[in-house]
Amino acid sequence: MSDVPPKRRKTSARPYHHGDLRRVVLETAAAMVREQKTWQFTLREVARRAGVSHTAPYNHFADKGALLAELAMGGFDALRMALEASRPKRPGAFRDEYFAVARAYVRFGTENPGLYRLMFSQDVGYDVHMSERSVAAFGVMLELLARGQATGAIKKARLRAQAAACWAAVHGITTLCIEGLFEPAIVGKAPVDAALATLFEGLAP
Amino acid sequence: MSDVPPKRRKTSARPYHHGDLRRVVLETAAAMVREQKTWQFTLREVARRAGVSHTAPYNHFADKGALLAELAMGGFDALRMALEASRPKRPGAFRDEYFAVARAYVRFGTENPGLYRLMFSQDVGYDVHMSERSVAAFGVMLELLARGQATGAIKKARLRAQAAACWAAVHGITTLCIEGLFEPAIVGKAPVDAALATLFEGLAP
DNA sequence: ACCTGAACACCGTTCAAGT
DNA sequence: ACCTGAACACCGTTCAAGT
Repeated sequence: MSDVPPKRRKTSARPYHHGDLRRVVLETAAAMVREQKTWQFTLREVARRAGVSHTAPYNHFADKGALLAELAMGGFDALRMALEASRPKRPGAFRDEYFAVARAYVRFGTENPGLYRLMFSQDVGYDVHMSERSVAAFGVMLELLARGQATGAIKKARLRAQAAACWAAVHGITTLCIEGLFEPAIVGKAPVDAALATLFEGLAP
Repeated sequence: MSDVPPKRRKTSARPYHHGDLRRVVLETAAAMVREQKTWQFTLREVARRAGVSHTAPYNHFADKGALLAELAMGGFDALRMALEASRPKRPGAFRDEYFAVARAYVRFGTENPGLYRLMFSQDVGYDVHMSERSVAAFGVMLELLARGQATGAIKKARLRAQAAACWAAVHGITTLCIEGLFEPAIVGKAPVDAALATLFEGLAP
């Protein structure tokens, strides 16, 4: 009666061969990034938490870099979804839509500082940044500005350059917030909205 | 005749007690950050390069973090000086001055990627970011915008918030450049100047 | 006052061996 | 096909000991 079921058992102690380790490793690592607000976790600690030997993860990821890359890709998916979800349901003023998306971007970063840092870190290289999944996140911004240009809400300009400027601005705000440099003591109060407003003025036709 | 002089000798092999190790460690670490474009150097490798035991640096720095903090502070000094040096000698159009300073900022980052990453990293904490030396760098931007407001070249607004917006924009451009995300393939050509121009429009009165 | 060497508690990764 | 344990080559840091 005390036979351990072959799979899936929250209370199962150690003695099973898992069957699902890849996902468990990924989720454990993600949880650690969330908790510690940094991606400097240890592969051995992940294995420890997952209850497997410290070499077991190597059956599912070539090395730590591969795990980091996978986490970063998931981050870009989550960012894209957060931006998409932020768009108002009913169409309204373009400025509101811009602010909603921009605030959602900054919010994603400040709520997931470790993950956001990882996504833009040098340690996840070129292939992550050029991946469909990360380009898709940038695509939300492209689409937003394209709509604004089409309705005349913002200046007509080369779309990619305009989107790059927006991206740089919200990215800069986000990273400064994350590193604690965008505090009232340094830059005055409500700096995020003020910066977003300045950016919006620059887009005006 | 083959006596080793007590100090200062480029060719001196190992057998001396240095007398100047603190600066040598600092410079060696800085050189490694420059070469490797990252601040993930190893304290032991620094000591190796300096020709001392791997524990010798602990006589001059409490730990690796203290060395990183010192490097970062030096980086803020260098950034401030680069910005100050970029201002045109003879007074001209405010827009030119703005572009000169902004370009100098981005240039500093792209030419010193490892150092710039370190300066804004979480691993040099609050005390570095709140230090006089780093606040002084931000001061160059404050002063620039104050002058612009005074001459009516840009919109009158809360100075610190306006400077924060500028800082976020140039910081965002810089980090995206450093991580290789501001390449023509992704964001179109001449994205830096385009982004700086968009920012400038947002400052217009 | 400064430097060294041994030592400790960790890492990431490889590899033969087990099931 | 997946997992383990020993092993290797590293770290950062501490500390007694040397000069």
